[in-house]
Amino acid sequence: MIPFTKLEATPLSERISTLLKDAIIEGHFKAGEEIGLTAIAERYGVSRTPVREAFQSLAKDGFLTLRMNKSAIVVGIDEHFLRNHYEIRSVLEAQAAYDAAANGKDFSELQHIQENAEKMRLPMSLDEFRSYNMMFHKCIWDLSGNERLQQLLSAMWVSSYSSSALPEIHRQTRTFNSHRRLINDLVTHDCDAAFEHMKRHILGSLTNILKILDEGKKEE
Amino acid sequence: MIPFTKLEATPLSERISTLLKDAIIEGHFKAGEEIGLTAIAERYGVSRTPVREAFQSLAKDGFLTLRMNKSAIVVGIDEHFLRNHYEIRSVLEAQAAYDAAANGKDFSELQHIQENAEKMRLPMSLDEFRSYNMMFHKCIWDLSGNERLQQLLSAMWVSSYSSSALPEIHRQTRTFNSHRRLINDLVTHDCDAAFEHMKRHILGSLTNILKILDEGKKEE
DNA sequence: CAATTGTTTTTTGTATACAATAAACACTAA
DNA sequence: TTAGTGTTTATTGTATACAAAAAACAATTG
Repeated sequence: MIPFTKLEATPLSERISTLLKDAIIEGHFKAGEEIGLTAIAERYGVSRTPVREAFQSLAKDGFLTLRMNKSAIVVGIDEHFLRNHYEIRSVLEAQAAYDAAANGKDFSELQHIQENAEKMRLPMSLDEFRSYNMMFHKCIWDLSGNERLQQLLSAMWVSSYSSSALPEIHRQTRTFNSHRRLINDLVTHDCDAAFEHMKRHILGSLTNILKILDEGKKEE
Repeated sequence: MIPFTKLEATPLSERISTLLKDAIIEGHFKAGEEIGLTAIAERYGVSRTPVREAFQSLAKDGFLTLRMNKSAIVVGIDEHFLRNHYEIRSVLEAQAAYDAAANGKDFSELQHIQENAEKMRLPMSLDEFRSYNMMFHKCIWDLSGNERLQQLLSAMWVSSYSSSALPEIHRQTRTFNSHRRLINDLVTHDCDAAFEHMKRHILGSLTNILKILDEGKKEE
């Protein structure tokens, strides 16, 4: 008998949390908008308890601000927010790369991921690219050996950003180049180079996102 | 009429959270020990709801690991944990210092904090030193202009570590020197120096803590 | 009218109730 | 014995109930 993993094994609070997080990032809430516990609970047809937990989780991740005995406030995903977010992420990812270069021993999985991706015909679909990119970074987090760092970066990963940010071929090849260079830093145990290159890599994706954000604003 | 702030205005979940966090750090739980929702709720004489929220908060901060439908597991505050924790903190504090040097304009409050502390007769009491140290770092977080960074560092601040780590005079003066040098980096807008010095400063306190941890083990 | 006070309504914080999952135990069959 | 199975017990996930705080509104007074 195969011990199959039940599909329903995700707590409601988590599901609500991801739903709301995506909604906030997609801009379905206005910046500074007040959202009440009861309203969300009714919208999704669940009780207030899991919604409360989702709210607290989102607040810890910086997407909501909670007020005692009052409704929560949606944090606006504007340029200021994105700069702050990516500044933190860049330095944490950089540290992960540094550690991976310092402590890592077996980079075969990382190379495997990279080679598999490069074998594909460009441009990859958005989902394919997202999956590859996610695996690449996650692998480096693992190699860092710092579980807490992995946890933090995991929470900071926002799939929607990258999905909208990488439609074109030359962006994908640019990412490939960046990743190849990083792999080289790791296998040669060049910690400082890995740190710097990773930092640049992440901040580069920020500029992409800001560019897209700007273009979106001009269209309106 | 003065709008006085009520003393009782702290949610139960937060109070439980800080209590448990301190207990974990003080080592009142064994590493890997399982603690149940119900048990904690009964111990503190509250219902399970706020305890649940506290558990999730602690899990997000890396002090507990939650398991679906099972009791939580206490993360051991051992050398590995402390290294991971301080590595992350060092790079985040360093980034805050970098930003403060880059964006900061008015450093008078920071200098004020420092001067006030240096006027005191050494050694300061543990509480005094903790308070001064906290204010110093918090001020730099503010100057960074990155609210999210401030939030993260705030959650990573563990008062108990520093309280046990700084009993002697020469440690306090060493901290003073380190802080003075940082202030100098900030007012001269030397971002890279601020980054490096802050990183060293935090990692230095880690070595202190590890030393004390080691001494404690030998005594047993 | 403006400002204030008292009352009603809504929304949150916490406690309890109920359902579902997992652990513990007793029992049976090979 | 031991592996497996059904049952009981304990513990968690979620829903609901209740108390307290805030918001909204009405009435009163200057």
